[in-house]
Amino acid sequence: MLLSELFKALGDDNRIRILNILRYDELCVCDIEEILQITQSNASRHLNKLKNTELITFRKKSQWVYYRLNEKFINENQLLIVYLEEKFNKSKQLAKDINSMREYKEKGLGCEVLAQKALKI
Amino acid sequence: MLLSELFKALGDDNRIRILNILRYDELCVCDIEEILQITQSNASRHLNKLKNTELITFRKKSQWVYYRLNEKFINENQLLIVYLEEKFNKSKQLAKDINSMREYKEKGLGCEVLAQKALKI
DNA sequence: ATATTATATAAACATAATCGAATATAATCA
DNA sequence: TGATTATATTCGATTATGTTTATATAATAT
Repeated sequence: MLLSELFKALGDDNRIRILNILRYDELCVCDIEEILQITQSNASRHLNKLKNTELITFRKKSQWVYYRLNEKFINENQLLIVYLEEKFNKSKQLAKDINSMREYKEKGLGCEVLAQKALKI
Repeated sequence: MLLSELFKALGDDNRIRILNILRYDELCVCDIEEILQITQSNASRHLNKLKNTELITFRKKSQWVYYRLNEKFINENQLLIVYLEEKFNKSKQLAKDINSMREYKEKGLGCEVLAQKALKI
């Protein structure tokens, strides 16, 4: 893959925000929509782009699709990953997204969690 | 500066090629045109974008404008720089540009060199 | 002064990227 | 089966980006 293509994939604020919150755990599309407050189609599209550049991978679990950082990419691009982590950690805007994610999870708002609860009612 | 803006600047093949050849020495616009075989306005535009993101700086010397990697950026983004160097070194396409640059310099084709010679005739 | 040279910028065009809304698909649930 | 939910994809509008040609600017040379 061309280096410029990798940087194109990183050259979008929404995709940076997605990568930032995926650092800690895998997330499904609707989680990402909610946490970042972006539309479903937009989330899906950006995830697709990140997947095509092999920055992330996914697994399907019933109706959900969970995306996570690609271990292979991480291993093969460690310097870049460490650089990104440093930059992510310094960004106040990205820290807000992390907080949103924490709240979201603490409140048990995850798509799958809510679906389980709905079943029990 | 936003991280995504930095990556946007890196997300173009011509700009990657410019950064690659600037690793070794400063170059003026017409040198870059010749080495990379791109048009004058295109070279100038890409250099302007790299300058705006503070990846490169310039100095004027009579009618020429010499561009070089920004020392400040290098110092403040060492991990990224080392990552880029590794990737640049692995790219066959970018190696061709380096060879073109070597030939260009060995043959004394630099803008300023030619201008000096022209004066002596 | 005039011509030449290097660079930047403007104008015009083509291509690509982003977005929201709507639709399609596939899985699950009742 | 029919309804619901999660995700992907298409459509159309908008904006951004990259490219070439032409022009403007600024320095130098004659």
